[in-house]
Amino acid sequence: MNNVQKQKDFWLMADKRTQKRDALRIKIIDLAQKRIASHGLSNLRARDLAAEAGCALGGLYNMFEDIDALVLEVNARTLEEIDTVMDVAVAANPRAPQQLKALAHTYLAFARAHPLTWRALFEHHLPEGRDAPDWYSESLTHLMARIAQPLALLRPDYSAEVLAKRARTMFAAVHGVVSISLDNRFVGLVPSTLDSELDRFVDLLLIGSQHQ
Amino acid sequence: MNNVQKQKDFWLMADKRTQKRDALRIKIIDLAQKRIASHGLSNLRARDLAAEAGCALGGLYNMFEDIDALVLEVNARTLEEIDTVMDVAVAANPRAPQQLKALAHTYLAFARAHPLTWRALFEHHLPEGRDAPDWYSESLTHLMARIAQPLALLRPDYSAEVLAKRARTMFAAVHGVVSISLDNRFVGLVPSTLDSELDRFVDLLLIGSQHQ
DNA sequence: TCCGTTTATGAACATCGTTCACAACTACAC
DNA sequence: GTGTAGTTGTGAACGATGTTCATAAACGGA
Repeated sequence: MNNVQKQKDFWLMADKRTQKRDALRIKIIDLAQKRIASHGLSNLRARDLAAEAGCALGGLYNMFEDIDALVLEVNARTLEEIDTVMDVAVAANPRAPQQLKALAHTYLAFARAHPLTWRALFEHHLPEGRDAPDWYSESLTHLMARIAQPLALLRPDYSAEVLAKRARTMFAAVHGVVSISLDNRFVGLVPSTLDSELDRFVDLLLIGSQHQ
Repeated sequence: MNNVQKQKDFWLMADKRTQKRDALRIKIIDLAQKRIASHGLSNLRARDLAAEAGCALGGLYNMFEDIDALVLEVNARTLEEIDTVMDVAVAANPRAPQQLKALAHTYLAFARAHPLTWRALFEHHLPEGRDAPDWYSESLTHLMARIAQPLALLRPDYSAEVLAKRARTMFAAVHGVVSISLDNRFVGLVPSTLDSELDRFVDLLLIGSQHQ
């Protein structure tokens, strides 16, 4: 076999090894995603996944450093999904204030539609001293930029740095409202009509933003 | 021993049994509190506590239904501590807007001073289907009432029900801002000057509240 | 076909929370 | 005091879990 042929095989067939490897890797992420969606992060078990994926227990650890790394993959998908629906929300609304309101409501809708998947985003913590990989942090940054964009239209006087801070604060506030409202601890503590309360809250933020 | 003497012993010495029992119970809660404060909720171990408390492993389960019940005790103490510093914050400021700002800053200060203890409040989740005891929920309600009080002065038009909702929303928003700012995930994502950002944010809420 | 390398396997290990049969202890009656 | 019934303390054992590693199987290239 000459060198040209070797090169071709490398790109086309990829290796039977890496092919199988990638297929199993994706299968496991799929299964983990489903498991988290249906039973929550705390019910994710290495043995369940291995059994469902049809591989040995140790096989998981050939694909992923540990369970945390697998969860990061699932959470990355979730962030991407949120980004997708947010993209739609922004596109459907021409004016900045409506875009921000739509973003908040979209966020609430996502959290309501996929509560366990959404909760996994914030329940999961890497062990002390271990940082999330760069591609994960960039995913978060990208989400913040989604909020910064309409906010920039509303407040063209903000510098890029201030804009980033304000976007993060706005996200944090909306996240807090959604988070506590959906938290079992607080359910029933107060009669809740979350949609209108969130709507009113974002209005309040917008009014405040413009008067400040 | 006559009946009068019996009665006296009952009230004064209480029982050698219950005395020891209560002492151990408090000792364990103390230890758990320290452990959470220094190493975080995820590093709380039944065996560590038993060893430190000088009792057998099984002894823990004579005092507490399970580890969750113990964590609830610690979290209840934390809520009380937060309530105490909030009480001070309110007392130190005569006017409602300043009271609300002080509450927010006090909350941030507490979270900063006792990050692991504070995080345990929200990291901990009871297993599915199990509700927190009433005394715990009442503790949360009491905390919300602390916020509702100055808010009521600011918005006397709110009914009790609306007031409760708005107080919870305001707490949720401030909690979200503090929470995400202190979250390792978001640290470094954006240059953060949390104090001034929080200050500005509460101003924004106040402005919005008055214009709405 | 053969061999070096990579990957898959699952038994074994360390750590957890939790249980439970048993021993020690306490309160009370006599 | 002494005995007895009831309560509490004990720690070995159990089952579940994440992770590792020696070994076997599979694969790619010559």
